[in-house]
Amino acid sequence: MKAISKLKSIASASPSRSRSLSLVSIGSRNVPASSFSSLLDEFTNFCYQRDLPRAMKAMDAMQRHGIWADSITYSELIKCCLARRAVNEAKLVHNHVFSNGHQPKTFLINILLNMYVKFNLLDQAQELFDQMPERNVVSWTTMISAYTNAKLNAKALKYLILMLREGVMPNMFTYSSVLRACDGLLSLTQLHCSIIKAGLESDVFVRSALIDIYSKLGELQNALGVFNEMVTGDLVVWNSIVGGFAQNSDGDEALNLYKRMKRAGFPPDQSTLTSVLRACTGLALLELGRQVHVHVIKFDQDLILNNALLDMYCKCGSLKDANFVFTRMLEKDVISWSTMIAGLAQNGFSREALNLFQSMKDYGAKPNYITILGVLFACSHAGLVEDGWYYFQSMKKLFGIDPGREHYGCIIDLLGRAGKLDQAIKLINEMGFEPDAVTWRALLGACRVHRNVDLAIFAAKQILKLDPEDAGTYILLSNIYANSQRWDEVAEVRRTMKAKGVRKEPGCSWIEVNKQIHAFILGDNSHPQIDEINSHLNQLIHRLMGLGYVPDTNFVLQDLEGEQSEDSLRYHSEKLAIAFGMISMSRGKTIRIRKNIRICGDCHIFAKLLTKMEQRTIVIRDPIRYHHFQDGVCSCGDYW
DNA sequence: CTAGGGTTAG
Repeated sequence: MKAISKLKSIASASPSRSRSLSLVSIGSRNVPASSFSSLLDEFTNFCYQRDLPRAMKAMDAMQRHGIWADSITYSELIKCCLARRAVNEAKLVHNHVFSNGHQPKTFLINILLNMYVKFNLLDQAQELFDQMPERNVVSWTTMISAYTNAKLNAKALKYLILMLREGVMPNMFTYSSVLRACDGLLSLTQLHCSIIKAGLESDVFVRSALIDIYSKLGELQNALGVFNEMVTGDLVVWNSIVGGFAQNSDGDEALNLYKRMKRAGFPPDQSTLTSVLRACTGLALLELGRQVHVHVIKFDQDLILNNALLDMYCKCGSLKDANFVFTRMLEKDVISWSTMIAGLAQNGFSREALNLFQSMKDYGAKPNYITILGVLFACSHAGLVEDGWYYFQSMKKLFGIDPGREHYGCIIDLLGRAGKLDQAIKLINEMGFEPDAVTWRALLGACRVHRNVDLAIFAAKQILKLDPEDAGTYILLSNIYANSQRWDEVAEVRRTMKAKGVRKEPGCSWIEVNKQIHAFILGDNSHPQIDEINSHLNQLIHRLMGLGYVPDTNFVLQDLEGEQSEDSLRYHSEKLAIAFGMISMSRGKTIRIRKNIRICGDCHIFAKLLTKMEQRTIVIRDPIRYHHFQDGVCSCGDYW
């Protein structure tokens, strides 16, 4: 406040104010006006020519003679400084326009403010802002936007309030900035009301910002409400709503909106396609993803879009396509490498993943937190205990990354799977993080592989303490008890589930055939070809049994999708989907299935034997990993 | 002079 009053007094005393008729402000009486004006002309020309060195020299001379140019000329000079990232020159301009008590217009100070923001010098911007004798909506918006971009949400919201208190009305620029600073529904609702009151809800920038922030807070119905409020003629508004659903794992709705968008006559751009690919990724829609790929070619070297395409192919289990995209990408960033490494690992190609990690380092790319996770995942799923342990131990030293909870999770998985359950428990105790549900699930997974019932019960109980809604774990626990005839405990688990209102999500498998998605659920007979499917499935089971297949009725430590009986096992959703794929797809085509629950041991054996008997390839993606079945073996090496 | 949309894990 002191600084402001000081500046104000200087401003009113400044001689330049009373001589504002000419562009030249004269601070000295001994020099003829004509030479001032030629100096000024020179300076102006250099600024417009973007000749920074000469402009700076001319500015220096002007400062000695107490001459100032008009704000537009300075703004040209500042643009030039920004383009060249000339911070020191920019500061000299700042000093110059305030020299000898000269008081620049608010317009020009705003430009200086914005300049500091763009140079990421927030402290300097703040200092200048504090000194401004007069702050208009642009000054406030510049600061708010700066704080929003710096993720200083509280500060951004505080500045909105201060601005209102000073009686400055926010405009659409202000709202589209400050909306991004909302981190709770309360502040967002308040802002939304103010926007409506100010009559700004139809502004496309405000609308897209509203949709985006509602989506980021998971309030998709509100986002959709804003979107449906009025028809939009703006691509970004469309992209916001499509992206909102894609990022909230509602691929179906994202794809519906995308269809609506195309019907409305909007050609998709990079951002749209990135979201659409993400939706395909979540739903494992390889064929639709391929169709989108055709549009992607138009935006050939867009890095983000290519990364999304790469991920889509990985998560749809088509490593051939993923490799094709990856090798053709001229520009690769850490996300491209991480995506490909994790993609190979999840699909069971651990060796390839580790080789690619080596290539990445040879190439000179710097791994990040997520890259290392992919590497550790590769090691754990290939049983490469020593490699994994080495990377885990040396990640800090080699890559400067501290192991996080997720890294510990991978290593617990690695040790657990390798049968080193004691070491895994030791690590949980030593890791310096409070173990979370994911940590205990890693241990539980290891118990499943090694059939360690007691430890499994312990881990399952820990999971339920931390995540009391986890239906799968209740079922698993109840199955364990049932298997040991501990009926009281079975009943107890069931009672808890009922009391908490936890219901098991039904196991479901999806398969995409001829651009149609077919869903199968155990016991659901609504598919039009269900009789044909059941009869084909029975035939397959019968023929496989003739070749030695025995349904695996050991249900212990398995989170089954239905009741425990051989008969229901027979109709697990993935078996139905496989049978359907066999009768509806030509022999050379890979049968690709996505399911929402992990594959059970019986279906795994079934699929393996089937690929041998029928010479087909089957890919099943479960929530954690991928199984590529071919010629009687699975890419997971029976290790999942 | 100030504003909006897209990618890796969990």
